[in-house]
Amino acid sequence: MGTTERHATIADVAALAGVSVGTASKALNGRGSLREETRTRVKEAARQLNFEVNAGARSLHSGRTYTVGMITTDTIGRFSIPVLIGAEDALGAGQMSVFLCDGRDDPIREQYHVKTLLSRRVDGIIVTGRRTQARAPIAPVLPVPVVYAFISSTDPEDCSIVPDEEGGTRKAIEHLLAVGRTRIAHVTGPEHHHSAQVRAAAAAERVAEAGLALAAPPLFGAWSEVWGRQSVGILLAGGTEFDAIYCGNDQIARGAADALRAAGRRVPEDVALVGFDNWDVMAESCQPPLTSIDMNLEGLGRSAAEMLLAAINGAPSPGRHARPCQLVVRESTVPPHRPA
Amino acid sequence: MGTTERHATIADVAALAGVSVGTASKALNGRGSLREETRTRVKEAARQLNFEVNAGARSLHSGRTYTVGMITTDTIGRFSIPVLIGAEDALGAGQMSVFLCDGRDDPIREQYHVKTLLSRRVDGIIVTGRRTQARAPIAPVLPVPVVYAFISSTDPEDCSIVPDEEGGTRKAIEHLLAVGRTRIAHVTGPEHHHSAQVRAAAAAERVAEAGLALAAPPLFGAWSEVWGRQSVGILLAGGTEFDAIYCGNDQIARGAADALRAAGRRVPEDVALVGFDNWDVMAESCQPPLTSIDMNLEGLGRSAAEMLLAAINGAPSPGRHARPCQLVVRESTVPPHRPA
DNA sequence: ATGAAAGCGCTAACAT
DNA sequence: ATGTTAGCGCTTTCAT
Repeated sequence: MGTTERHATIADVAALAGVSVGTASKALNGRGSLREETRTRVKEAARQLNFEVNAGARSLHSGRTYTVGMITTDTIGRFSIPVLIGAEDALGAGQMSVFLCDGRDDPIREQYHVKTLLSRRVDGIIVTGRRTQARAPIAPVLPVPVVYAFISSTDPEDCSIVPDEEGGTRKAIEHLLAVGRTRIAHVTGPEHHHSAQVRAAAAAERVAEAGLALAAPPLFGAWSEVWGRQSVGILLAGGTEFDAIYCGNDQIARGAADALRAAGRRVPEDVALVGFDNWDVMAESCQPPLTSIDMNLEGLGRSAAEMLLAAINGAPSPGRHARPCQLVVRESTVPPHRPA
Repeated sequence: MGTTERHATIADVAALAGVSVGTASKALNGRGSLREETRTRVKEAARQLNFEVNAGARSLHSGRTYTVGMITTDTIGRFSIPVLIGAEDALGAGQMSVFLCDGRDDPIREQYHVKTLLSRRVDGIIVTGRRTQARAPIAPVLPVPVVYAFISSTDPEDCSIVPDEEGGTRKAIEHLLAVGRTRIAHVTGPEHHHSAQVRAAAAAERVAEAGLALAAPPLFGAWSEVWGRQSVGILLAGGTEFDAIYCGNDQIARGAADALRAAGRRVPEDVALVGFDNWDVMAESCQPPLTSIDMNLEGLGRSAAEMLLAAINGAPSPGRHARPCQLVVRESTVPPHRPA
């Protein structure tokens, strides 16, 4: 294979079909009034030459490129992928293509990407990242609309689509209460991490609303299995009585499951476990499989793309838009064959 | 923020600077001979107007878009991401942007993407996917060069960059032999899966070269932790004597580690474990941390991008190019504080 | 129903 | 050193 065949131009097609370029253009785009015979003759010529219209040249006219840029604040990872897939999906349906730019947590690199995207005259930009924490806008003012997905902008006028982590947390706690747990502990990521803060606060709040308190102050650590295991050690050593742990993410939950089993506590009979992220690989191979909160990242991406398209078409939706999370129940809270 | 400021054209810049467009173009591109004063005046005008050259219009002239397409055969996932990142990295350095297209295992969708990319006049295309198995070329003949990364093309004339899975497997076995293991079992993914076949065959071969045989016929199953656990049950129940398991991927290895521990076998003292993929999240939180084979996917992506750039510049490298895998030693084969 | 011509934003060859 | 002009591939009036 490799490089063969030159790109055919519409002039080539017109010549082959024996018409003018104007006519060829009309024929191919279904515009103007042409004899049916001419239309098919042109189309046949185009087919024969493998003609694909030069989108760049066309954009020169239309002012639109049917192209959007997607910038990751940090790096392309576990959280940005689903967002990316969702966006790609929604945009592809609208015949748009996506330029992917990896920011790598480097503001210079990011600015470079913004410049490049503008130079390529993208119709709009989606910004995403690994964390939900708000970030500074990618530029004070831009000639195209911007939508932040998952991550959000510190400017409240910017359009941001974010998961409702507080609502998700409430669902997790409500589920634990529903399966009869009253002594709920909370183990999560770094104290300075936005998601850790939000989830911890929401958990405490929801538990309080039920007239209860967390079994122990939230344990902040790392987003890792190792920390999940350690935290159980801490809880047990501290003499905390608990019949459930709401974990900040699935890895922590999984570490906790392993440590609990090693300590002779049964999951979910003695201790029920809820994770966060609903990361299939983790949740499903956990022993037992893990109940978790799903942020519906793909939906977030799709939503962001749709709002960007709307903004491109002149109907922006400024502001922060929170999308609901979903509880996915597995055996770490409800034993098999004995649904709650 | 949002939509403000129109895109400035070079004519706008020229007008503001009080020169002709030709002069403005030269000033901005550092061509021709201009008075330094003029050059700076034009640049200042461009800066003031936030001018970004219209890349599409420029391409009309140069015939190049400095843009490449990246198509995933299946879906954007754990294997394609690093490839993507590597490619993005290498291409970004060359001022090129990447169009990302998600194939979703759908040939129609894929063809649509190919058409779109050609229409956008990408300078080249990178094809990648989740499996190393060779696939049919994306098109019999194309006006731009194509490079397959990770996945390969069935056409031996196509340029494909693939990991040397056989070599990686040999490294794994050699490492196990080096730490004194002689009864090596092999547990891997589905029998019909290309990687499973290649790795199983290479393992058997390398063991044979050492004058040994596998402790049992390879166990084919799924690429999952669940299967990793089950397989240990099978080995133990079958009375197989083994002091090592070479696993087809990290998830299987991790499942095996858990099952071995549950069965009272120590890792690595009684049974040494080697995985494949070196998936950090899995390998590092495994108990004990997992020795694994790394395919260097990012390097693969970078390499593919470089070869694509070379091909675009007229120096193609047809054929299948295998890249070495690397052994990453952790405690599942070598106990801490007692390096081999 | 079809063709001719202008113009989208830019570059490069050619004048001045 | 700077300006003028043609033309890249395409769409779209406006003639015919």
